[in-house]
Amino acid sequence: MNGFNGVTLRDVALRVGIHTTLLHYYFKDKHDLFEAVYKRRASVTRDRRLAALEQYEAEAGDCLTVEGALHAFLDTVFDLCIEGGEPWVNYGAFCARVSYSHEGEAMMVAHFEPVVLKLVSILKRALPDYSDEDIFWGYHFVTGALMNTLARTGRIDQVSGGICRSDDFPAVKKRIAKFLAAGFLALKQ
Amino acid sequence: MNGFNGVTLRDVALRVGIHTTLLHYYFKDKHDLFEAVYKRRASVTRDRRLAALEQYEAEAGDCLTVEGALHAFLDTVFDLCIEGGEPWVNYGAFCARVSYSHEGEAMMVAHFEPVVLKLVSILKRALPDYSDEDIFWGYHFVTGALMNTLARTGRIDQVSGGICRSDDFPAVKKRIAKFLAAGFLALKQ
DNA sequence: GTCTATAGCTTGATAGAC
DNA sequence: GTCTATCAAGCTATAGAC
Repeated sequence: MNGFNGVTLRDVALRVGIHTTLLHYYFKDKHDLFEAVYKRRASVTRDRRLAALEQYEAEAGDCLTVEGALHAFLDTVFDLCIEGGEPWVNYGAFCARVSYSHEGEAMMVAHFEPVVLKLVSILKRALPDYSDEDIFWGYHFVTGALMNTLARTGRIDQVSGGICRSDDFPAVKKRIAKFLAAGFLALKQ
Repeated sequence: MNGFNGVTLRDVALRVGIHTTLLHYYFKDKHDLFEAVYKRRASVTRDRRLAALEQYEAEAGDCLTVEGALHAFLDTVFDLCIEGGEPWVNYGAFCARVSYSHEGEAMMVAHFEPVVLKLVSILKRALPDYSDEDIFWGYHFVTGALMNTLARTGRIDQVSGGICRSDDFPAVKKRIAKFLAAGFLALKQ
């Protein structure tokens, strides 16, 4: 059905068009292959997102806003999905599912820690009178909206009767930063 | 590790303290057991949430607000987790993971459709000049924040260095409706 | 590097005694 | 209803020819 145990090495080999045993030749075991798949693209996303956040921080100077920070944090991800095509879209769905397992969550933290910390540091500067707790719970809601988008479950398609489509990343990109930034600003009211 | 294929019937039988074959006696097969686990509590949550939304609609009259609707939609879930203890907390985590699989997404729609439709109808009345698209994308962000909370991955614990805890449902309940309602209101600006 | 062959184990599920 | 015994199938992984 799904998940690490829902896909066999035979499935993978068949899809890739190679012999099953070759997977064992190139990777130590199934778990090693899994991690390799995760890591390869993780470094690309991480570097781009970190660069976007640093660029925003440099350009905005002392006029940092929550919405600006969220644009830098989120838009890079959606741009990768929009411009990178199927591989990156699938990788997003992969990450979203990984993030919902305890083991996967550790992988997420391990690889994206610097990106998150940079975002949080900008948010704190943009919201100097906010408690750490409010900042982090706000970040928690950001992750939820992001992951639910990347997961591309098709739920919004069904619920909306086709008005919204799970793979319409431009539609999400247009709304998400504005939506979440307003949420942050409302926490202190 | 996780998911439908990550748990064996032997695991379940051992945890419950019965013999493996009894699972086959009481349920048609593994999938049937899975659905039974899902359905039993789903009806309880669905009825409570629907009742909460209908009560809010009746009490608010013509003064419907987004935040009021979201409180009715969300608070019932968190109250179940807070008052229902471990079984309901675990069930929340179960649902969050189920919702991220395509097959599970269909189950979610099948069981919670009336709740979602009721929320959407109230939101439309509270935001009469909004497009369906904006309403549904807003709902999409709501689901993300909710599911990420129920999933209880422990990520926010790590990222915040212990300042926030994944199982602190009261802390989420205090913030989530206000946060998301502000997001909705910002979409039209 | 790529294949065949196969080991060794776990899985979901059933038959049948009690 | 509950147990023992067991099956057929599928899994990851390895050994070894080429």
